[in-house]
Amino acid sequence: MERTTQQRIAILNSLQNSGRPLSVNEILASAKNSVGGLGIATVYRNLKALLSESKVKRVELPGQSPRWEMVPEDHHHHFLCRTCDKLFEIHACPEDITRLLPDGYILEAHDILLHGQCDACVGKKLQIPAKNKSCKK
Amino acid sequence: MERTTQQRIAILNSLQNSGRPLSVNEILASAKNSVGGLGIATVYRNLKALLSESKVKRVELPGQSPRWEMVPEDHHHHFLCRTCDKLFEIHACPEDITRLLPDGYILEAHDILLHGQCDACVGKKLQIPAKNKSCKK
DNA sequence: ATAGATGCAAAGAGTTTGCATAGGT
DNA sequence: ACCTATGCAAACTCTTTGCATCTAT
Repeated sequence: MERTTQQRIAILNSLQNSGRPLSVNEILASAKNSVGGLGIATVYRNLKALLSESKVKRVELPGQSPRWEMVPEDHHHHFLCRTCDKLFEIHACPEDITRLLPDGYILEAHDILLHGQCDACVGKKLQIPAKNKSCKK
Repeated sequence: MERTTQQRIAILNSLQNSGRPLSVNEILASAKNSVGGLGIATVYRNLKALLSESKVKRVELPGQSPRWEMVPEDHHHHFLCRTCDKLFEIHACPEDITRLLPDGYILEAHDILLHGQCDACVGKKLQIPAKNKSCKK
């Protein structure tokens, strides 16, 4: 992408103003407020280009399509609420990740996704036991 | 799933004998050795049923279709080598995950995916700097 | 003016579902 | 014999691509 198009600006603005990672459809809906005829292919093409320019980051979720956020200033992880399905940023990081690795392995990055219920949703529904029962710190 | 069909046995055997998480197509190919006419819909249906029975686990990878493994006896995480694309089990877990959460949030599960190079691949290629540069422990 | 970016529609991947039939109990 | 699970094909969702047109430079 070499040109500053209105579509690209609208997509970036949507991500900047959202305050949380958005799905492709959320980006499309939001950016359409600025550029009416915006097509979904353009959203995909811009996200791909912005990703390779390291301007946006793709957040993968188990069993869902990815969400997108601006490349954050600080390293952070995410918390997915199983009740409201919102994704929250967690501005903390375990201190001892390298020690998890076998000898000789080189760690370059890490992703952590926490699952549970956010404060607003606690108690909203009967809590189904998590599938992953061990090691719940 | 209430019946012990040959298809289901073949799918479980494929996962049990593989020693690493498999993609749906890998499972199909492997289980076809036992049940020739096996269809991919049956693989999906059985994986879905086995998942809800907590007999298998789905391993999500960024930008790739998920892989599947038997539910492990121990809680573990994964390491994805960017050179050989193999996924390794990491039999360790940070001790202090709950403290990452904001007040009022309830943690039910967590996923950790480490990225880098495995011991066999270190030095095989020029190392491209990881995109996620901060907080590399 | 020119070449890159867009919008639309079609094409591809991956996954799910409807339905008649096979097969486990 | 009954009824669940299967195989096939069609449908669905998400994403990518071809192509004529538009637009930022």
